[in-house]
Amino acid sequence: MMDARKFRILQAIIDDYILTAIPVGSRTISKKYEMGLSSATIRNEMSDLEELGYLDQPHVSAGRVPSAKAYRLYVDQLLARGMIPTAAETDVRHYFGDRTRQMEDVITHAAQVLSGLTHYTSLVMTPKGAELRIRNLQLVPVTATSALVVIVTDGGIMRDTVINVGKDMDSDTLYSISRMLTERLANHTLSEAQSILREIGGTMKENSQLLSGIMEFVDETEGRGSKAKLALGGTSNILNYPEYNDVEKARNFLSVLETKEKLMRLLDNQSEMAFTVRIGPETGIPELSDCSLVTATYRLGDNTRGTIGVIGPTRMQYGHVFSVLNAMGQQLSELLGNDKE
Amino acid sequence: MMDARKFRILQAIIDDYILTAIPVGSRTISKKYEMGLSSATIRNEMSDLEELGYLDQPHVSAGRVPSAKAYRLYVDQLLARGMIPTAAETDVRHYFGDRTRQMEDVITHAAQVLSGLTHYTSLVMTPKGAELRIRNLQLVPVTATSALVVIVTDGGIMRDTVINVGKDMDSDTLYSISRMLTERLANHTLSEAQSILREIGGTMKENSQLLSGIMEFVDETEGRGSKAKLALGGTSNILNYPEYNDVEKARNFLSVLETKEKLMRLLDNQSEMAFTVRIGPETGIPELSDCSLVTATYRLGDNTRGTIGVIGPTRMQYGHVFSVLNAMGQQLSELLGNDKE
DNA sequence: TGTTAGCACTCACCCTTATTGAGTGCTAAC
DNA sequence: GTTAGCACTCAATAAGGGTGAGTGCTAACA
Repeated sequence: MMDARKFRILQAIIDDYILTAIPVGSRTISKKYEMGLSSATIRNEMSDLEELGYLDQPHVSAGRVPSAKAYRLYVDQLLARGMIPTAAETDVRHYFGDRTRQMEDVITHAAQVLSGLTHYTSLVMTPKGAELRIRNLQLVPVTATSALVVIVTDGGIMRDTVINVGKDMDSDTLYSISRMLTERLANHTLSEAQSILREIGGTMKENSQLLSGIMEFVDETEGRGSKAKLALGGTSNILNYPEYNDVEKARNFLSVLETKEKLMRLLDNQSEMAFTVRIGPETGIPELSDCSLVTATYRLGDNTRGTIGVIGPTRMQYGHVFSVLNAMGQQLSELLGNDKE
Repeated sequence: MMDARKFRILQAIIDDYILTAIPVGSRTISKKYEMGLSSATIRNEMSDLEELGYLDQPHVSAGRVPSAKAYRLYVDQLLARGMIPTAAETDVRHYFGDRTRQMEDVITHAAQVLSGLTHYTSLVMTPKGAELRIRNLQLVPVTATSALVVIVTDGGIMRDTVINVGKDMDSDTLYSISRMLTERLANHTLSEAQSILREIGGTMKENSQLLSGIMEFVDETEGRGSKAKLALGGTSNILNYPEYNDVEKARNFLSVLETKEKLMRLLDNQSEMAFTVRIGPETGIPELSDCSLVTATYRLGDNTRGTIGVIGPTRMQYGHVFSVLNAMGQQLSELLGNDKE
C-alpha cells in the first residue's frame, strides 16, 4: 500500500522529472532530496511504486518516470491543499497593460501573456453565448437587401453577422425595427430571445425573412459555442521541450492546434471546478496523449464563463500554471467585467 | 556565359531538387533527363554554373544544389512566359463551397484551402482600408458612455471598434449623428474621410470626443493596414519538409508566424505585379532565409486589393503555387466582390 | 523486520573505426 | 567539344568497444 514515505519519494521523483525530463534514479533521490535513506531502500520503494502503477521504466537500466496516474495523484494533492501560489498575480498585472478594451484584442493579448509566463501553449476562449443578456440589437444596412446584425450583450461582447433582409429596406426602417427589437429583447438571455423572436415572427409576417435571419444567428451564437472566439498563444513553445524533439510528434501536436473545433470541444467542459486538469490520455485526443491540459474559467457577470487554458507536456509545472491561470482569470474578469458599467 | 544548354541543365537540376530535396549529381541529370550528354560533360557545365553562382555544393563529394540566384532565374523565366497552369482552378472551386459570406470566415477558409492545395503555409489578408469607399457609418450604443462604430464599405467589409463618446447619449441621438455622418461620408474613401471629419469637428464642438474617437479609428484602419485581418493556414506543414527536420529551424520558422506584425509587413508590398516572389534572403527576415514567399493580390472593387500568399522552402513548386494562387485570387474577388450589389 | 552495503548485470549512449557509394575534378583519348 | 577512365573526397551507415547510470538480488546488520 501507499504510505507517507512512498508518497514523499514519489513526489520527489515527480518534482525532479518535471525539472529535468531525465528518468530519475534511486541515487538522485537519496542524495538530492535528503531522505535519510540509502539508495537501496529507495530502490525497494520505487519497485513497489512501479508495481502500484505510479512509475514507468523506459528500459531496465534506466531511472523511473512518473506515469499519468502519478501526475493525477500529484495534481489532486496540490488542488486539495489549495496550494496555489500567488506570485504570478503581479506578473500578470505587469504584462497586462489595461489600454485595450476590445474583446478580441484582449483575448489575443491574454493568450500571449499566458504563454509568455508559462512557456507552454495557451488557449483563451470568449464566453459562450447562452447565458449572456442582450442589451442592444441593431441592424446596419450593408446593401439594399442585406444588413449587419450587431448584438451588444452583457460584458460588452459584440457578435455580428450579415443577413439577408429579403426586400429593400432603408436605414430608417431598419432603425425602427432595431428599436422595437431592442425594447423587446433587452435584459433577456440569448436562449430566451429565441422564443420571443418566434413570437414576434408570428405577428410580423412582412419581415419574416429578416427575423428568421436573426433567429438563425442567435441560434448559432447560443448553440454549443460555435461562435465563441478562440485565441492561441505560444504555439511553437512545445518545441522547447526535449520530449518533442521528434519532428513527427511535434507535427501531430501542432496539427491538433490547427483544427480549432477539436480544441473548442476540449475547452467546452463547463464544470464548476476552479481548475480542470486532463493528464495524457484523459484529454481524449490521441495526439495529445503525452500532453496535459489545464483549464480554468473566468467570470464575466452572473452566469457567464469564459475559459483559459494551457497545454504542455505531462511533466508540467502544475503549481506554477495554476498560479498563472488563477491570476489571469481574475485579471480578465476585471478587465472585461468593467465594460459592464 | 550562360547558353541555352547550360540553362536546360540548370532547369533540370532545379526540377529534380524541388522534387527530391537531395543534392543532384551529374549522373542523375545525364540519365534521368535525356540530355544526350555524358555525365562528364554535365559535370563540366555544372562546374561553370557553380562559378556563375547558380549552384552551390554542400561539400566536395555531394551533388549540386540550386542557389537563390538560380531560383530567381527560374521564377522569372516562368513568369515571363506566362506559364501559369490553370489546373488548380477547378480544385479551388471544388473546395470552396460558397455558403459563407462573412469576411472573416472567408479568409479563414481560403487559408485552409490554400494550404491544403499547396501543402505549404498560407496567408490570407483582408484588403487595406485606405482605398475603400464608405457606404455607411453607424454608432451602436454599448454602455451609457461608449458606442460601437461600424463602418460598412465597398465590398461589404465591416470594421468595428468601441469608442468612448464622452457623455451620456441615448440611442436616438446616436442614430441621428450616424445619419448625418453617413450622409457626409458616403462614397468617400477613408483617406478623404479624415479631412471631412476634421472639418465637421470644427463645427460640432459638443461632440468632439466622439468625433475624435471615430477619427482615430479611421486613421488606424486606413494607416498601413494595421487593422487588416490576417488568417494563416497549414502552419505545421513546414514540418513535412526534410529541410526542417531540425527542430531548431522549425521553431524559428514558427515563431515568425506568431508575430503577425512581421508578416503583415511582408505582405504589405502593394506592387502592381500579379505575383511577388521573394526567395530566401529577399524576404528580409533572417529566420526565413531559406524560405520563399509567393504573394498575389485579389481585387475587390476599383482600387482595393487584398493579399494572399504562400510560404515554403526555397525549393518550392513555384508553378503549382502560381496556379493555385491565381485561382484563389479569382475566387476571392468573385466571392467578396459579389457582396457589392 | 526494516535498512543497508555489496555485487553482478543490463543497456542506452558515446566514441572510434571501418566500409560503402555517390559524386567530383582532372587528364588523355576520341 | 565530348567522353571514358581513374584517383580522390567525404557524408552516411554500420559495427565494435568502453563507460556509467541504474537496477535487482542477496546477505549482513540494527
